[in-house]
Amino acid sequence: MGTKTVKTIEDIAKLANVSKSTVSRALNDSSLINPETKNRIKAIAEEHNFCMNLPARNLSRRQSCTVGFVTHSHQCGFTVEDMFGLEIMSAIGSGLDVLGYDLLLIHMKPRDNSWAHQYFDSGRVDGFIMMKTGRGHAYSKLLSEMNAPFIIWGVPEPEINGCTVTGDNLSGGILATEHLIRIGRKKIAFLGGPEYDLEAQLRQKGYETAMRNAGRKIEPDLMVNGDYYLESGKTGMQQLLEKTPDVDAVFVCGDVMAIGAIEVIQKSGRRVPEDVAVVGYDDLAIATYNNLPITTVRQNIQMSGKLLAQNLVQSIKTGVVTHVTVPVELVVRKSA
Amino acid sequence: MGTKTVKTIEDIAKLANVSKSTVSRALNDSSLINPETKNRIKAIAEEHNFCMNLPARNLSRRQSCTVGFVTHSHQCGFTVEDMFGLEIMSAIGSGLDVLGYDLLLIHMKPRDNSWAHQYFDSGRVDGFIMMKTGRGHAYSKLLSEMNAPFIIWGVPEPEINGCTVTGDNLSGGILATEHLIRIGRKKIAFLGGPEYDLEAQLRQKGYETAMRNAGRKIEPDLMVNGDYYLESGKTGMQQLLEKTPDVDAVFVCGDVMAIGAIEVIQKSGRRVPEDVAVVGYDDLAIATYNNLPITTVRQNIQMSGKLLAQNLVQSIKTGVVTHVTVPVELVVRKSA
DNA sequence: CTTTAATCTGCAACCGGTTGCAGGCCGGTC
DNA sequence: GACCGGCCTGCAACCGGTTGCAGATTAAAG
Repeated sequence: MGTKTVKTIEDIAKLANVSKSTVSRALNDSSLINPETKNRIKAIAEEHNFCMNLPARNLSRRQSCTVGFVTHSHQCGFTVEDMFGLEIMSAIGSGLDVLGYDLLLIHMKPRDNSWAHQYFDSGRVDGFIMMKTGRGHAYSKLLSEMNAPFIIWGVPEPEINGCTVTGDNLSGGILATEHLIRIGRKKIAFLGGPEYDLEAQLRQKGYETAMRNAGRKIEPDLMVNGDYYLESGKTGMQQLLEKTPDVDAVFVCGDVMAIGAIEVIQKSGRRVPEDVAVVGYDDLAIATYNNLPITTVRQNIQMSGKLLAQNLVQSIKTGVVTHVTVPVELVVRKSA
Repeated sequence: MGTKTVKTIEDIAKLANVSKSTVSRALNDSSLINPETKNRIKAIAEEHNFCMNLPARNLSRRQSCTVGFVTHSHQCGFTVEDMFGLEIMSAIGSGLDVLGYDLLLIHMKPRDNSWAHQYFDSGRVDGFIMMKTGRGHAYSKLLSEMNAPFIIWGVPEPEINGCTVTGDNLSGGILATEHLIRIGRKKIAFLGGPEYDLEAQLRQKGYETAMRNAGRKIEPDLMVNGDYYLESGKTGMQQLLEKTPDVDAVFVCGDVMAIGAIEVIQKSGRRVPEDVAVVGYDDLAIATYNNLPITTVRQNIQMSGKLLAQNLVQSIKTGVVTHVTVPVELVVRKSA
């Protein structure tokens, strides 16, 4: 539509008095074409600011140059777990951009496994990116059965045979805990994630490592599990305060829970960070914009997105399966 | 790849002993095909859980069944303006899903206008969705020049000739202000957006309307402008407190600014909401998770996303240009 | 029993690119 | 002058669908 008259390589071919194939080769920088001819053709294309029809090209090449970002659409709208996903999605987008790939959003419904076929077998996408989820195993199995390249943000697990990229949870745990030790806290608690969660396990291991390195004892009473949601941050903190009233610091495995924890601490009449210091994890937007900006462990989202993009594309092209760990850093704000 | 042997309609055609075209028609529910044949073919397709190659279909039909969500990638990563965009994107995704359209992320670089051609002329997408931006005009002009259907989240402006969907900013302003009046506040201030911003203007008009309806005077000293960023929330509130120390309520045009405002209020020794009640706007995640959950005006993101999807697709198919206003609601939390 | 129409199916062209292969043109060599 | 090889270019098939049109079949009408 519009006023454009030069829409296909055939149009260009006519203008240049060559064949369609020559134009195709010229625009693809094939070495078969005489440099002069090539430049002439390119100039014509440029002049009419020609844009090749990518779907057609992709059909020919039997690829889509598109990857699907799988979102587990919660019926109830958003959870903050998604917030991290959303932030990383943007980073993936720019990462793919430079590789010539596009990012397609895939909305999968709760108990619907058809999305994989829908998008892969139909040639819509060449591979998938997903956030680690409880269902990770199932999906990963599904995808590898159909030979679909995919990459997961999360800790690699033996059952999952696709690429992974994950933050350095162990170092993150250490950084957070060491910070609390450094600022002179004596009773440092740990508010973790679900038991089965590998990331949380590593963060916990980091906590324990830092404690041991500092010659501290690891007391079970100083450790509780949460589930990353606000409520569990509150109840978890409640328990910690009851078991150990003189706790003076807590490393919380997620920013949202940290917010819950801070609320409970303040309600109990204690001040943050004076009485109890709090370190979160993830550096979500809410950590910055919180009333009391939260000291937290930042996952390098830009780099992670880029790596997710690069490694997935690599895997699509070569079949190589990679696992990467991305460094994290501590961001000191007001809460500790 | 994989074990699948039935990949194309031609394969199905062989199995069913019919021609390729018959299969195509059958799977598309063409009325030309004998119901019996149709069912037989569908059964075969089902049995081999066949997935049609969509790029090929789309090439044939000269459409992509994909729309691009244009994100203005800030060099510096994320702004909270994006947060709203991200939340709505997900809603758009599900809205498009039921219409059989896909959502593609488009990352446009700061001063690069080629994205429009890149994606539209190349047949990658059939239309665009964008958040209102300062550059709205330029982009909108670009898009209409190339006859590309698009829809914008934002207040319709004469220069922009594409579809729009926007929250009911006027009612939002009224709701927020009436709430503050209802809870008995005497000196209600308004912390607005940038002057040129139409949404902010309407919210302000809502504020003024509610004030007048309640028989209140509109005092310039009670009104300042912000720019939606945290810092401007702080400085704006600072000014208000200086000009009118006995201000006891403020309607802030954005949640992020509201957080800044709350901080300044508390720092000044006043309590929220006892001394100064605060109502925000947008109901971002940070409003819920804020240490002091914010009373705010919620844009119906789910509905908005759906409408953006529906109206854009309608516009792609028929060329109709629509403008929609989506109702908003007041969410009362702790800050007012 | 023919004519006509309605119903169904297949052929082949087409969407806009890519690519294997054949062939034209050129200069160099024997 | 004939032969050979390298460098370009074009033909035509192909990717996997859609669709206009023609033709076959059958039923209904005359």
